[in-house]
Amino acid sequence: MIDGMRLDRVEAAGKHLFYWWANDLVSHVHLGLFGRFRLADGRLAPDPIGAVRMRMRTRDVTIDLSGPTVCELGNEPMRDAVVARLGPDPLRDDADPERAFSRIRRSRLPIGALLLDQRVIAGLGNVYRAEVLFVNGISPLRPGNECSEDELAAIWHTTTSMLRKGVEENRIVTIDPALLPSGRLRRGDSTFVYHRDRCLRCGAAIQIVELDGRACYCCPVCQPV
DNA sequence: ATACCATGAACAG
DNA sequence: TGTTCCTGGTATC
Repeated sequence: MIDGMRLDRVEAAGKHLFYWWANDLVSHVHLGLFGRFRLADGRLAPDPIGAVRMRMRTRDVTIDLSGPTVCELGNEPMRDAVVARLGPDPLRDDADPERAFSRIRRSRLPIGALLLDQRVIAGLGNVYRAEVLFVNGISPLRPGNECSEDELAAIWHTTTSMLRKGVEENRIVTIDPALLPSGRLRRGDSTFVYHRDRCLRCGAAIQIVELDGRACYCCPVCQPV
């Protein structure tokens, strides 16, 4: 097993994490809705809180994983099989946006559903899909095949920059103040439309569209179909 | 004390 | 489409 094993490297593909151990085993972790890591300082292992699925220790830190959707031990082929199911990950150097574009182009499904489909683009969740579509003025209900080439390129660009910003800040950041009328941004505002009652840009009542069984927030004024 | 909801996804039918 | 799994914060009584 991996008790006492050295961790060689960690890899992310979309929302999936892979821990490469020195004995060639690979841990596969997906946080899902509830997964979280708890970091504790000091070399003394803290009492686990709740059900701890994986514990990693170095000389001076203990990291406990709880609540993940996936926490399994496998090998490189297992990792390859998971990655093969995923669309391009905007955060990875090897990402080929054309793979995502060609799927969106030939689909009549709503773009809001396509962006949440990890086989189309890997890594977007319910917050980013709403915010990416808002920034580009596209209704989540717009069929994929009715998005222009310019819009596809813009969606990819927005997605990439939002995700990079998220990595930098270690939290979801989607607001660019430059996209707002001056003075509109209040303290505590963290999204344009996600989980809001009113559009941060124009104040219109936010619409909630059920897509793929998840609530998709959008502004009917800023994002005409 | 209890209910409900959430940045997710697999599975049954 | 609905059910299930996983956890924790907030609302409701």
